Amino acid sequence: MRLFKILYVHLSAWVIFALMSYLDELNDVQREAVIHSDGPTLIVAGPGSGKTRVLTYRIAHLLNKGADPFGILALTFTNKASEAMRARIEKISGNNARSLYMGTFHSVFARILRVEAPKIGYPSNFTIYDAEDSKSLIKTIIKEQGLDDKIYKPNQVYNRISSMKNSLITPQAYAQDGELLTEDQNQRRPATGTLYQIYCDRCFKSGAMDFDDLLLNTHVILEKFPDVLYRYQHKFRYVLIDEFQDTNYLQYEIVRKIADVFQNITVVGDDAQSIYAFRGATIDNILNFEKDFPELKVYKLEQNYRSTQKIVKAANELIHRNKNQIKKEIWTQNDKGEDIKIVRTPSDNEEGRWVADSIQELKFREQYKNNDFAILYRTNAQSRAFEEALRRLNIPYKIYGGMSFYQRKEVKDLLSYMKLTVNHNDEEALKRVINYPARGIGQTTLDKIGIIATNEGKSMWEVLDTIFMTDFSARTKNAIEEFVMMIKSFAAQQLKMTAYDLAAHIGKTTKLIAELYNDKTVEGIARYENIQELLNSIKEFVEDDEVAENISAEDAAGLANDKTLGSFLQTVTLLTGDEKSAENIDSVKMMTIHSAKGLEFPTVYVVGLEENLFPGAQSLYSLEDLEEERRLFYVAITRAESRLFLTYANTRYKFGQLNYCEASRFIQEVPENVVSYHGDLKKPKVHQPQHQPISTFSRIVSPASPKPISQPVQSHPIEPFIPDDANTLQTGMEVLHEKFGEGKVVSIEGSGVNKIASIFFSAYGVKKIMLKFAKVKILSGGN
DNA sequence: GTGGGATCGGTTTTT
DNA sequence: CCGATCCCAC
Repeated sequence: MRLFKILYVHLSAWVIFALMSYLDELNDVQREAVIHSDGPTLIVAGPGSGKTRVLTYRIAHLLNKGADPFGILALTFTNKASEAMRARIEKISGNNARSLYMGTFHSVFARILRVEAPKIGYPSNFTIYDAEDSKSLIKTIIKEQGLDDKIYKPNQVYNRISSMKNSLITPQAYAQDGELLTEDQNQRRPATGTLYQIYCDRCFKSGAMDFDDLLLNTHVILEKFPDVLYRYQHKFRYVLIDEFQDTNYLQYEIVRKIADVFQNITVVGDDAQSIYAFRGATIDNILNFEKDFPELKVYKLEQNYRSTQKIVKAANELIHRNKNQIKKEIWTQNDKGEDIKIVRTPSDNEEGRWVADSIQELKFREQYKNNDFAILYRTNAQSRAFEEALRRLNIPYKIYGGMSFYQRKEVKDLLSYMKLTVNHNDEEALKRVINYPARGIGQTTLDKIGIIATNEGKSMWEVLDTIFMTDFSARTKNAIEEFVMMIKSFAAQQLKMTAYDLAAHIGKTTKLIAELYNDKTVEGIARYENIQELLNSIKEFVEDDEVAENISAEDAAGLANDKTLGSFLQTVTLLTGDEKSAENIDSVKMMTIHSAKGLEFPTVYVVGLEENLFPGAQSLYSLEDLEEERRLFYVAITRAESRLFLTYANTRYKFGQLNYCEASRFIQEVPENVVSYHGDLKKPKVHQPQHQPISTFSRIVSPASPKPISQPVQSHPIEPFIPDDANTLQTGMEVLHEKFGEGKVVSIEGSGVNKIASIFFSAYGVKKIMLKFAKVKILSGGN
């Protein structure tokens, strides 16, 4: 018997081993981390240390050892990361990979909530509000409450609500929290708590959850229903988390609860790459992790397989400047490599051209492919100059992030019809489409409906559905009834049609497609194509017929083989970019540094390295913020395998306004590197202060300034006139002068680039002149 | 209720 | 520059 057992163990070990040639690809620490048996595990992994590989192999290893794929919960932060991981696991372990509970926190919990949400009164067909929907709802509430949206900025209110949810502070708790209330008081926003409460109520009534709710409600259910918690604790025998340094309190609390029974929790992270503090991520989670799971086994992956020595050295020196860090040193056996190049260009446009030229040259000289290049920037808005330059050289490129396909107006419109079909109570979807295309249900009507809904405690849809009971005009009632009938007819066909047919049917019946088709402008055609593209993607979604068999209803919910419209909508709202679109075409990649995390490229350009842009102006006031920016820079440079360029521009447009920029402090922090300059440093002729006092302007003015137009001369500063190109510097006053002779500024209204100057000209009397960009427009006065 | 022109204000970063 | 909003004429 005993012999048998030994034999059996040996045999199965041998079989497993045969399947595991992949283990050969790992170094010792990596391998240990992969095969490490049960229990809590922390893998501290520097950039390029094979972190994703370890995580994927660990999962594959579990599967190969016979673990139930439905019992593995693997959480990532981006769809990109989870798809990449799934693909790699599939290669090793085959189809099982499709059954894993693997995805972003949001998508996995959304999937769980489809089943569990009814426990807290949500319908299982709840829709998901993206940030735009949420802000729009907040704005409506602010208006309804008679508050000023200049003081209660929807964006800020949204962020505050979001951070409350992520800290598990309920509206009730908020209302009793002295500290928070004082904060609001100080910011002149005493009603924030009320807004929070109403916002939650409204989402609930609309049967909608925002991004944070997907986490929050999961937590609420696990807390409130011990039986549910018990079920998931026993279901998920293994829990794995990627990019653990980016989890926030709420996310950590959920996984901590779930992993509490088996304690098989593996987290992978690197404090030096924590770049999401702004949405609540905290390094405390790592510290708490050690406390909450004392049995913890720690692995440190410090060998870098990605970059040259020079890059690794630069990264180390840079990150060591941070006070807040867990000391570690990455090292590499790779070649020494080339110098890191620092490049200054005269303007943002020339920065674009320089980078494009450089790519062109390297492609030619080193036989690189487009895929080998990435351009990384701090903000999405920076992509423009590079796009233009690359297009000029016919270099294909792909931009990740920014406005995603699914956030485009026309796409969201059609999606909103679908959302409304699935969940009639979705107020944001309703408001979006009820009068688009125009069907005579205008703002006034909508406002009234809103009021009735609030008064009677109904959703807007319920009011519409019983519109015959109201005293709207016959015309309005007809329009509304027709609309309601239409949506109901869509809903009735949900079960009879595939998601694709239904979507196409909706597009046709609502005349939305026709409306776009008739618009023959360039944008109109693009919009029409986007709708076609959307329909295509639904078709693809429907036809991707990989089916997992013999699974429970619970596991089926939201799985890849759920082809309902609702399932498509969920997938799509949790998608950020258009991840699906051809990864394989050979193109230069452009993205923010945030979305570059986890990726690597032979050649990387980190661009826009200017003070106030990177690090951003808002980050200069606290050490924490500055250090987060530095970690971001660390992430950026460690994406590079062999070539790294750091570029910055001497001048840059911002809202059409030309600004002079200085090199980022981070550039000085990169050691021993060649600096190459391109073009002349433009000595700012106009460098004078952004803020020139009015009196300076008055100097070019005729001597006898006639009197006095009643407006007092204000002491507002006026910005120097904006040249339309770095080369044509000419002040606005010079333009005006040429045109009208001499004059004097008597007052300035407006702000930003939309200044209006009332200027007196001897020949014409007072004129209002708009100083916008390089254009001068006479608005009033004279002839 | 609809559509056009004038006006105003805004840039981190992501699910 | 570009979207949201306000105001005014149909």
